[in-house]
Amino acid sequence: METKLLQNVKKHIQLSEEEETYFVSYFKPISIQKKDFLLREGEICKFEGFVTKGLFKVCHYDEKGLEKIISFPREDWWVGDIDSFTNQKPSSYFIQALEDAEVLLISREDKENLYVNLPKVEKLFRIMGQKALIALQRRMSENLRKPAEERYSDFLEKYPQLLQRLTNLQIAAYLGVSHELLSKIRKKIVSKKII
Amino acid sequence: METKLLQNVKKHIQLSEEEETYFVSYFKPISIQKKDFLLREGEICKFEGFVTKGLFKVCHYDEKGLEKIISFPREDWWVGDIDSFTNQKPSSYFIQALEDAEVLLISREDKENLYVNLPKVEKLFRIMGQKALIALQRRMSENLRKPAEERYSDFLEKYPQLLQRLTNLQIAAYLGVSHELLSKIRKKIVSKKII
DNA sequence: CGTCTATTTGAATGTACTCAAAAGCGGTGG
DNA sequence: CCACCGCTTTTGAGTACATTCAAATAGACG
Repeated sequence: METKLLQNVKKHIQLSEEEETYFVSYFKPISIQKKDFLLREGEICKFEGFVTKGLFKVCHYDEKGLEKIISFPREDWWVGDIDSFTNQKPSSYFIQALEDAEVLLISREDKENLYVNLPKVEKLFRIMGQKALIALQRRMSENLRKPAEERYSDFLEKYPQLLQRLTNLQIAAYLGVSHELLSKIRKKIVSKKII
Repeated sequence: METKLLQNVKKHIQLSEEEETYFVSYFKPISIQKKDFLLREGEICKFEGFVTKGLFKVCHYDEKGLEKIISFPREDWWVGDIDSFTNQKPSSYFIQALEDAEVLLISREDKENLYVNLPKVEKLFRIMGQKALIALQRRMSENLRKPAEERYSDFLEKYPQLLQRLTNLQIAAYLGVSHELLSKIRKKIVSKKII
């Protein structure tokens, strides 16, 4: 599974063979079962992880108990709570495996050491952060004042592969609509396609 | 105005006096008048800027012509379109001054050079990016399924100083509600406070 | 003073939510 | 193999929230 990490990293920075080995040595592989938590609200996030297999949800619950899903980290993505991780403060999120998963973890101290010993990595994480920021910004502005039906069809277009791996409950929590409405929207879209 | 930039930077990385001078030499101060554009949709963003005075809006217009405001960069903030800037592709945003403003600009080439000649800067922009990401993530998840009235009072709490510098039209475009509804919400809140 | 823009107000319409109940579906144990 | 349980999905009725459109009022600025 380290290979997957390196493939991904090499898209952004170049590493010599020794550097590759060194880089990878910082990460500890773990397995995690469906429904288990990588992080719970209130805990301090002690790791950052690269997902090599499986699917997670990052979520939290508002005052009324409504689940809100921030993202679905999966293969070839990074997982963690940057805020809690970098500022060493209690997380406001849960990170839960939706499928059996495998992750390569790096601790905060190790990451700081890695920055010092292999400064290229600074660039790597700068780029990763930028990418995440760009994607989130787009999602944010696209969702402003956009009706639920469009948000759902946008989702379908963007993540067709994800559909089969999620329940409608989860998609609704991600889109920010009630699952009842989502169900009605799905029905409507199907009938449109038949016509 | 360079002093403001350094004050801000020194919160995140340490620089020697020579390094400070060197760092600052990369930035070109410009003045820009109210209503003028720093960037227009379709243009490639050739700079990143640090605002030392004034207020901007970053926005775009959807198919129906509705304005959607992404952010209000102002004193002590960075301004630009990272996506367009780093990937050299046409921007999907307008950046317009809402007040007479002053900005310190750095070009893409210069920023790359700066990374090479003063690697600490890599860390600086990694941290800046992380902060932006964290803030945006919070805004995103907080707005999911939250009624307009709460979004507005959240805004009041977070940015009380901004209120007097913005029109309701602009706040509405930021919150993602019609300005008519915003007006009604304001009325409602005032009457609540009187009681 | 007149012009342009921002703000308020109201009525009608549409969108989305809550609540409640039923139907579907998968897994588990008898 | 079937019965039962828990969870997801669907459906409908009623209500709340938000939008559109239109028009009146208020403010800012040359």
